[in-house]
Amino acid sequence: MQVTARIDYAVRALLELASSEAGRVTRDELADAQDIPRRYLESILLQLRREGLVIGQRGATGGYRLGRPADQITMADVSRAVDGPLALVQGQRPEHIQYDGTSRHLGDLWIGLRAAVRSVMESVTLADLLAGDLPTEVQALVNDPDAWRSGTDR
Amino acid sequence: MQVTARIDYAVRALLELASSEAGRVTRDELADAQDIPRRYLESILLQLRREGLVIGQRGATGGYRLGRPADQITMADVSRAVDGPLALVQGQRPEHIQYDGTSRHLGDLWIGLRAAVRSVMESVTLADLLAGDLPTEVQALVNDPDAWRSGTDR
DNA sequence: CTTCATCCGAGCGCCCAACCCGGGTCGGGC
DNA sequence: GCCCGACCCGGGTTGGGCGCTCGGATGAAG
Repeated sequence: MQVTARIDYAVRALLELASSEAGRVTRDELADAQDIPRRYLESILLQLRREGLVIGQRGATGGYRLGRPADQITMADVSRAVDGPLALVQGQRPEHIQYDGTSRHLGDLWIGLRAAVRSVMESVTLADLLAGDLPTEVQALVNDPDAWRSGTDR
Repeated sequence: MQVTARIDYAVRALLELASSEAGRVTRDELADAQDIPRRYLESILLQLRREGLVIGQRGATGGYRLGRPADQITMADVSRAVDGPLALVQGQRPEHIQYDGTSRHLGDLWIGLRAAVRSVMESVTLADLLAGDLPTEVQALVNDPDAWRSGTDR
């Protein structure tokens, strides 16, 4: 249950791109603005390009720009582009795992968990994050003071 | 965004324990019933014991039993016991990360995501899973046919 | 005092995350 | 047409964590 550095970096780079809607932005400008290792960021941008989330332009006046409007890029898109499918169990899709005996209903738990993750990741867009204006159902989660406590562990 | 084998194994072993409420169950019996590598399962049981989720008894008639009733052990308890805090970002708790500039509101996303994960993991208990009777809000997620599709990727 | 099962630290292989390099390739400007 | 700038891309390196194993110590029961 970890959010990788890769996703975090990808979202931040895309936010930077979305905010300078006009022209192209180079890899180094993105890296400097968000404090991301340059070469590593490049490998992320490459993946984003293959999924159509950004468009790269070579040459002297080159750089990157968004592949489509910021309000049509969800967090789920970004996550799947750089990290593969959401909420896998042992590297497999939860609906394909066979449980039996006493763990007969365990699959339902993982399906439900994935649905919960999706409900957040598929509803939030780059434009929402830029405006600081998340969908109401996500904002409700964030506003709950309980969401900010550090867990009941340790 | 991966559910590790370790959590999956831990839950399955605990379910097995919960179902044979009466006596103690040995590591090998658990391993055989759920098809989990024996020595590996042992290291998991050790962690569960340190968190009080199971009680180990040594000796000839030894084995494991639950540390408290099955309806008082949540999936969040299990996950935190074997995998540490839920939904970390880059190994840090989301509320401790400082974002600024265009990614000013990114922290809210991770907080919301963690809240969504918690809402499932803290509401489902071992007893629920055994009975196949999940909390209504989780069951609602599972019943949605959309929850079963394999993602819109690739 | 032997047997059985849990306890416990250590260690191994592998893959992936996080990076770095060296070059190829394309586009624009002069 | 040449060169510079920036993306494109395969590979390499390092470190850490996951999945899993081993050998032995400790304790309970017959």
